[in-house]
Amino acid sequence: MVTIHEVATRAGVSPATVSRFLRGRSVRSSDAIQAAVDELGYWPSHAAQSLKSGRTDTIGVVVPDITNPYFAAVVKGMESVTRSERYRIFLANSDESSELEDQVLADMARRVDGIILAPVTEQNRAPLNAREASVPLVFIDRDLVEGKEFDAVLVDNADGARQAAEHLLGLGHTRIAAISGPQDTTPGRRRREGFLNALTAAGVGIAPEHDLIGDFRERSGYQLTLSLLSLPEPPTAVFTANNLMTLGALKALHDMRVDVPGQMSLIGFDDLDTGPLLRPPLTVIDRPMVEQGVLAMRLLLRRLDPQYANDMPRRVVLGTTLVERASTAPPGTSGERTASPSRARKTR
Amino acid sequence: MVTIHEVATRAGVSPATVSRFLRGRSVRSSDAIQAAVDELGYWPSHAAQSLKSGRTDTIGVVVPDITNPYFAAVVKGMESVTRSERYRIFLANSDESSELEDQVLADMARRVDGIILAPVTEQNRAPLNAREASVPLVFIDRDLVEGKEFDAVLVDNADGARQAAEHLLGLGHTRIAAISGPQDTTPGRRRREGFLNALTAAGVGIAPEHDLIGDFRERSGYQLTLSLLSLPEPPTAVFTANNLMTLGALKALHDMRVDVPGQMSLIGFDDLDTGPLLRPPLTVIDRPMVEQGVLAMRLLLRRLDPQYANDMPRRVVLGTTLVERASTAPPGTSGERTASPSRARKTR
DNA sequence: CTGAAAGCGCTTACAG
DNA sequence: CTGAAAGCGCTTACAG
Repeated sequence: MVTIHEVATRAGVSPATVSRFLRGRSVRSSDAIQAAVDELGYWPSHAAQSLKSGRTDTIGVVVPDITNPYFAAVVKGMESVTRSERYRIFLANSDESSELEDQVLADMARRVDGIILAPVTEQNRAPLNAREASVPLVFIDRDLVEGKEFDAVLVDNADGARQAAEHLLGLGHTRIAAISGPQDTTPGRRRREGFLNALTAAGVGIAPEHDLIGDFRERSGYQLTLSLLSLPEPPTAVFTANNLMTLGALKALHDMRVDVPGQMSLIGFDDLDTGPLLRPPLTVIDRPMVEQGVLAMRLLLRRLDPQYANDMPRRVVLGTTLVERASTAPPGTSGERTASPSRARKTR
Repeated sequence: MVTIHEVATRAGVSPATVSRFLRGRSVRSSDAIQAAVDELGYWPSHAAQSLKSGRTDTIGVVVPDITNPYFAAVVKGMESVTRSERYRIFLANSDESSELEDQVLADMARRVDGIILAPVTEQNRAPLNAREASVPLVFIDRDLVEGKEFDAVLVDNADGARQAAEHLLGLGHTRIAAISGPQDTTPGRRRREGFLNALTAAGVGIAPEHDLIGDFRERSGYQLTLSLLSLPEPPTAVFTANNLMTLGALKALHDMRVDVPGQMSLIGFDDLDTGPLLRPPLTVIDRPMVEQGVLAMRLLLRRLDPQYANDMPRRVVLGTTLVERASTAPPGTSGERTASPSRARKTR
């Protein structure tokens, strides 16, 4: 391993001068130093730099599932911000496990300058340790019950779910089911609340056997949809509270040869890249994804700037959009319905 | 920041003893040390540990596009291996840019113990610098022309493309198009070669205007498909060389109201989670994804073990599988074809 | 089993 | 602008 000392010797200066040159300060023998760096293939030791400076130039990002296209898009947004900065992203997956999240955060707290976190549950207190370790923390997508003092980029989950409910109600559905996410997560709880409240407000309500809780994974969407279909009186419409469960529901409906939307309307939360290409094209509640990543990273970088480090927490809450495609229709609509992509339209 | 020195003082021992305790060696005052660690909330400085030990316990992973479900699945496979080990994964995106890849690798080389790389192009020599820096390197999905001396997990791209060609030929197509990936990447070049060779061997060949090169992104699949459709004599079948371009092609065909497979058969390379749910369900060449990540990580961890560090390079080449769904049919098949998911079958 | 000491590779006030 | 020196927080042979 080439050290700064070897570069200094070769260039005939002191290590201090090489260090200054590398950090952009003007020195007399810059040509000789540059030549030595090139010839030796010198690259500074990150560990030594960060031990000395106390900075890592790295942002930790912890998401519950990197294969979820929503989080992939969010991370892409973050990268678009750090690309032009000196920061790098250290991505970790908590795999929807609080235990793993604890480990990952504890480890990260000592090797990054700041953390962006989509917590596994609202209850987990571990993220607060990050604060004790004085590592700035920004929440994305999901919140923490005790986390109101942190920056956050969230979406109006309850209102999005309300839009979904009113869309189904507007089509005339009265036997409506919901497959919600875990009730100890912000989106799981708030989307269910928003959805049920809208049904109640309309005097429709929901049967207990139609009010199901999944785990945000495809498999649970699949299995809970099967359980709905096995009911003596299945619902005529179902709301799935995230993209992966929507996919699982659609698979179950396909496998059971249920006509969508003829026998069952399906509306999901979060759009998919393939949404318009599916059979049928999915009606969904959409929200900005890449933009959320951009916003979260900007909030964090701002907080890393000593000038703003002690500002009040900023909590950004974004709105959602109903994207009407062909997976929803009035109850009892006749079978084969061919929908063209151009039917899709957005309403606020 | 709590240091090992403060823990030592509180526990009434020397920093050396605390260090030994933390590294699992048996010490006399372990209870007092554990108590001090807990009370102070001590967590070791990663920078100091790694500066001293020369190890980072971190594996760098560089992929060209994290939003591509293939790479997301691959990374998931890698995580399943590291979870039980002491290693963490440092994920970076080269965004299909060699320039960015160079930067990322140079930076990583000093902060990880090993690197798994899906290189942007076959030509880029930068990854070889990693060797100079004596950081073990494993290739995944894509190779390097000068990279034969490294471990690698690849797929038989040419054979997979041959399967695709023979499937279309078997259905009776003779006007066949290919949308290939960049010709300076292994999968781009090899898939095109395998496909064209099979067409040539069958005496069918390909018209120059049907032999198109994309960039593995959805947008190029979309645009090149539009260009095929605007031809005086469009093909009756098209092969798209990766999942995102397949999606783009399908979107273009939808938007132009082209019946698939009635007017145009479509076969892609790499399956999608939504493959069976699309309109129509996609016929694809599939390959192991999660497994590739598992294998690559195992190869790397093995090489990190001094016992095996100097073994001959291992190059794992996996086979592909044709998954027949409903997006391919004999040319000129009548319009609306309804396919049920259960039609899907795999052939080797 | 334990402690004092050296040193990993840098950076940065300090003095010139 | 420059160099000598101290020190960031750990780990580990060394001697006991």
